[in-house]
Amino acid sequence: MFTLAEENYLKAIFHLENDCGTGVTTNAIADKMDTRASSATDMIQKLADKKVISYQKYKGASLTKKGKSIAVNIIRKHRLWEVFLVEKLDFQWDEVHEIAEQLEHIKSDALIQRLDLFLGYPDFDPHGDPIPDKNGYIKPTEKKLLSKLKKNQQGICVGVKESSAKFLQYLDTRKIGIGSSIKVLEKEDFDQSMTIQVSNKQFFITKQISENLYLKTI
Amino acid sequence: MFTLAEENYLKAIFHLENDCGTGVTTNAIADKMDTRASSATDMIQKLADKKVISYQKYKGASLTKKGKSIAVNIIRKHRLWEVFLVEKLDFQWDEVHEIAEQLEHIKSDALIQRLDLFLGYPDFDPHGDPIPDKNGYIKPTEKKLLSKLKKNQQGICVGVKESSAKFLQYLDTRKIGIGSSIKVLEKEDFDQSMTIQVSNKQFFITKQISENLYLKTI
DNA sequence: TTAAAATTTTAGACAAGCCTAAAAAATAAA
DNA sequence: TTTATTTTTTAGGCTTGTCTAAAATTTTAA
Repeated sequence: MFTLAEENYLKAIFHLENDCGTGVTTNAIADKMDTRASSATDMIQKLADKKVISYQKYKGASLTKKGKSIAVNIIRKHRLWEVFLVEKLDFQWDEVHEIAEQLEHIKSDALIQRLDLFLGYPDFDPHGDPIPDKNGYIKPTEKKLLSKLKKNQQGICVGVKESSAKFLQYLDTRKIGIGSSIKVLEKEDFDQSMTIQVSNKQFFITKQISENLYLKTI
Repeated sequence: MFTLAEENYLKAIFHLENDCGTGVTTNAIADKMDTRASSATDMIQKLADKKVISYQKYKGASLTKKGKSIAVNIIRKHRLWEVFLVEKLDFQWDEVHEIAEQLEHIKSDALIQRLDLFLGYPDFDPHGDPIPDKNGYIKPTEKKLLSKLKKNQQGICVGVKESSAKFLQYLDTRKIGIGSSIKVLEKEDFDQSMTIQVSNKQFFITKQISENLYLKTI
């Protein structure tokens, strides 16, 4: 059995490895966990002892098969609870992350199985992130960052990379959400800023925004 | 903010105080928490420092107003989650206690408020225990232990005192549940055992059973 | 390619929550 | 009422997860 802290480290390492495609450094983990490098080292060594990460001193860490399976299960729980909060309890998409951070650690396979059924086996959470199935399988989705699109290309918003309440509220005020159709009208070479069209409105957005919106191009 | 351990001690002290009507001893707390008296003393002193219990060395402890309010809120969360598990996720009444023990520690007032609404503001949990409202008010209910009834008296089952899975399953096999009509046909002075009638069946039950079933007499 | 800078690890400490063993206080019994 | 027993508290130790400060290693730069 894994403690709350261990589970959170595993999740953090999973996300870091997923984003960068490579093994992750101690500093990156410490950063993500908002703690000190020395604390991260301590935990990394403990997780290595438990065979959920492979690790060589000074060389960074990466999840083993077992570690990955534990991390994916936590993510599955997190995303299912987010669906529950939005679909059943009528929370907004910017309000659910913190609560799901707590709920994801509840230990009961039966609970998650029944919750999944209750929600109708959803494929995506309210931010467009795929929900792993009970075997840990994550359906691969073709999605592109809005920032990768060129002038006149368009797509449907299928997810957000960042999911901080502030960013989500920014999107809300512009009526941008999962399913919104977005077209690039102008793109500035100099700073990557864009003018985009969402339904019948136009917005000027910075690189910081376009790098956090996922589209499915059409 | 209170830790998980602190919350569990507060809940235990609340239940002990409620059952016996008086301040509770260190040993009673240790017993309920399945730990050592020395550990209980440590925690009692910490809770007294935090002003949630009043405590004098060697004299036992009792909850302050603040402590009681925290305990009742945890119980409210526990019982609401139990309703959710049974009503929405189709769990049996003997399966929900352990899961609710985890869920009761999730910290979010908005969550509980919305859960309460989602469930239709239930008054009782699946074991017949009253659900405190958001101000901590517990509706007083007149209920009697089956063991207090005399021959030929009858009532409707409105709750169980013990709620272990084993006891609940025992009741299930005899089709005794909340709402069952129960009549005392015979009562043995010597050992308090009884013959009872439930719908059209008769059962022989021991004192241990009759002391754990609450009835509303008619 | 060697010195400076950055990263990572180790060493030692601390709080929370538990333990055992022993001391202190309260209660029961002779 | 004095002794025996039970209850409760204290003392000291252990683990988890954190910290700071210092040492070790790796990377970068001169």
